[in-house]
Amino acid sequence: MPELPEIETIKRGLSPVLENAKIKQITVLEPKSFIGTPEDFIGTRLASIDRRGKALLLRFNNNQTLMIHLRMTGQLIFRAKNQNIAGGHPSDSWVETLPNKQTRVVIDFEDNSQLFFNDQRKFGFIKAIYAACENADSFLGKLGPDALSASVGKFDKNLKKHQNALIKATILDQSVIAGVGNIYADESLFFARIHPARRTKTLSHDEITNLLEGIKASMQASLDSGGSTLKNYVKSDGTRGDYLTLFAQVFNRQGQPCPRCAAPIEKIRVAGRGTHICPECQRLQP
DNA sequence: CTAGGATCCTGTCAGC
DNA sequence: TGCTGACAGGATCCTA
Repeated sequence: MPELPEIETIKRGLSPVLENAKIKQITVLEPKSFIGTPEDFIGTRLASIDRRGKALLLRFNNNQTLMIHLRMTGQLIFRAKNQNIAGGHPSDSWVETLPNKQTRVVIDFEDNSQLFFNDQRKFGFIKAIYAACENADSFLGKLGPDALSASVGKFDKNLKKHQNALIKATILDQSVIAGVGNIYADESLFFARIHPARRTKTLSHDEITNLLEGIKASMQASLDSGGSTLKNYVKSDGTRGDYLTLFAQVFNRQGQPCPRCAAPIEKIRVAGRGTHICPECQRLQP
């Protein structure tokens, strides 16, 4: 689930508490979840936190960066004496005792605070990269413009490289625009009233402009609601759990009335992904 | 080069 | 209750 707004929320949450933090130890519980040499980071201090698309970048003063990608089910949970900051894939791990069964990496800091990297499906990872080589990284090097700041011109130019692909598949391509996942793909296409199975080449310039606006608007709505964070996650004892209800118009709302025209939202399959549309607002034939 | 499907892994849920 | 298959919010690898 973690897409750009979720990663941005984690960045904002961790930045103040990890400022200048010094690493005491890194414990790798699942080898495939950490790429690099953990020992290189012992005794180093955090210099800055950055985000590119869905990747979180923790830069340390040893000239290396820990790139964290949560993929489908990754979570980052920070625990200090009186603090619990959690983000990423929502689950009870946010409030449980850690480490648990899904904990893959633990970073211990000098002040005894801890950062847990949890990941049920092991698709996510932490990767050490030399700062000077970030742009040569196979993932970072290919990223398109960040979704929050992309210009229409650049977006349009990148869309043109995938004329025959379905528009939904195209905006999920991180080299076209960085940070869009299945949720914001559906939300933005609904915003712009574009059927996800249309070919990219059939979109008018106005539709492309609206689509980019929809991407930014839905992401901003998620950021404003706190993304997926502890603030809107209660669970465990009752109430809440689904942060999507805070901002999603169509995602996971199949059967519910479209907020614009009240037609029932449908769930279909496009480009191999579960896809939510309003059949009235989003027509295949324009 | 692009487009589309299989694949990594674990857990949950619907249906029988 | 237990089994089976479908599916899950990402990205890459392989094939055509």
